[in-house]
Amino acid sequence: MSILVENTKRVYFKGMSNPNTRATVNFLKAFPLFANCTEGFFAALSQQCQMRPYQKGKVLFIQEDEAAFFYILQSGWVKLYRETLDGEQAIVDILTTGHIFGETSIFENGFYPYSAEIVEDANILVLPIAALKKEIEKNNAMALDMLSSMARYRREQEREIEHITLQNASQRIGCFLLRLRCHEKDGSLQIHLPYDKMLLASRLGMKPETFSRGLSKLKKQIGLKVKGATIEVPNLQELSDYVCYTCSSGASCIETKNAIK
Amino acid sequence: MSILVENTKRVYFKGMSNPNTRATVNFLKAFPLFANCTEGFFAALSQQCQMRPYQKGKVLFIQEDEAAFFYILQSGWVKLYRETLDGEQAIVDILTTGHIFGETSIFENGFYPYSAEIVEDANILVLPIAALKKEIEKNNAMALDMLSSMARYRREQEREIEHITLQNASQRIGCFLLRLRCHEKDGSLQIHLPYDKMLLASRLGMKPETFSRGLSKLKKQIGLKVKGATIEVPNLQELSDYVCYTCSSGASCIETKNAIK
DNA sequence: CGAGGGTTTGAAGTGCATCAAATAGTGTGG
DNA sequence: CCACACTATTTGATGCACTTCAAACCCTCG
Repeated sequence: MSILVENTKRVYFKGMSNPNTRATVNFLKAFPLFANCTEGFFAALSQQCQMRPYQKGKVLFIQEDEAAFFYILQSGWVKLYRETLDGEQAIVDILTTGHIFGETSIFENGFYPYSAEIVEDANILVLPIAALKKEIEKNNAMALDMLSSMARYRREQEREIEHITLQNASQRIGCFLLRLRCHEKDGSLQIHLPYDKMLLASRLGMKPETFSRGLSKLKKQIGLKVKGATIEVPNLQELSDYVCYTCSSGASCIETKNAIK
Repeated sequence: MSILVENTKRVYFKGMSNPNTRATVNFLKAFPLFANCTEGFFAALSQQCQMRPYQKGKVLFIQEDEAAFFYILQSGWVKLYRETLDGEQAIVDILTTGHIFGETSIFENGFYPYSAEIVEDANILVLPIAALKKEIEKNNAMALDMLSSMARYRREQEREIEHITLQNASQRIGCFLLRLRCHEKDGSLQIHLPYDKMLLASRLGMKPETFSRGLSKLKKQIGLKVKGATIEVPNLQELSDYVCYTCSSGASCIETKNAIK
């Protein structure tokens, strides 16, 4: 099953720093997850870690593969998915800068619980999972940080479930826009859609046609403007009112910026 | 906000053992979560823990209450929910024997992230959350067990999301039945529904009418028989075929028995 | 320019929700 | 034990939201 998975030799690319540096360690330390890691951990990581560019379409690993690495997205977009018996893809998540993935295979007997595919050219830090496992087993502070990270993820999933069951298509789109929060200036908002609309639709659990119609509804309802991949929200509060009244978090989605895990 | 929350004094009820006993400790040790806890932890717990009976309708705590206790369900049913701005209830989960809840408030700044209501008369072990917090901070093995528990919960949520988006009403009902797995004998299955059908419907994110129609559809499709709260599945494999082909877990829901957390 | 994908729009179909009414089931007081 | 009230469940009719299928449009890139 691992034929599709890349042979991940240690290679450094021009213009990229050797990860075995203070800079890389500092990059890692910026993540709450690694805030309390030992120097030994960083030393062990740097023996094997590498920053790699990947092209759209590349499959990083597939479900049930043995997990040797976990990944930190530096740029680009990655799709996590599972395949159903009737051949459909079930999108687990779509990730971008700052997201970590593959690390949970530690708790899945060492196998990846989903497949991962690059959907927008990406730079990814590839790290040995064994070092991570060792660290959480030895460093209690790190284990606690990982617990916090898991709890946050769990909350997000709960919200996800609530959104699917309580919000309609255009509300889900609006909620997604609110949580992106790019280029805000006073009450209005400009957003450059991060990936193509088909992916966005599947991320939100709807068909491209429904996504398109949902957007046009938002145009009428709250004066949202769409120019290609750029979206302008004239009044943030108005959008929030439209989106959040069916939601138990109230408008708290706005405050909870898509945080780096 | 805490006016609805019970004043939980230490009281023992007739017929119930004082929890400060080897029996209670053994009861706790049967949970994977407590398998590696220190004797000090159990000692601290027994200073404050109590087994209490609760009646249907009782609200244990509400969302945003400060969390002093976590709970282990010994019998009965509990509903976890959140309230939306427009007054609807969003059901987070419905739990029974062996489930633990309230413990995640450790990672929510000490507040309950949902409300809890008894939906079927219950006996519940009430435990001080401070002791738990102290233990995961001091006992790394315990923290690892909690990580496993969180990871398992996360998996279940992922599956939940998938089911909501990919399965139709009768498939979701069938899947729920498969995961209950009561009284199995060869290929057929007898199930006594654990709580009333309105609750079941809300647990599965559908209206009672839809639930009813979903059941009748299963009667036609796979010869399922309903007598009051008892359900008979003549052929387990047939149900699994009907239910699982749209699901990325394949038929693995069947194997993954609703485990004690 | 023209091929091919992504996106939008229209028309029809499906599934679940809603509303309404009938029926079954449960508990109460007489 | 029965009659009544009340609630849960079922069934029917209708409406709405999303999907599906199909065609048009648009954009990019060779």
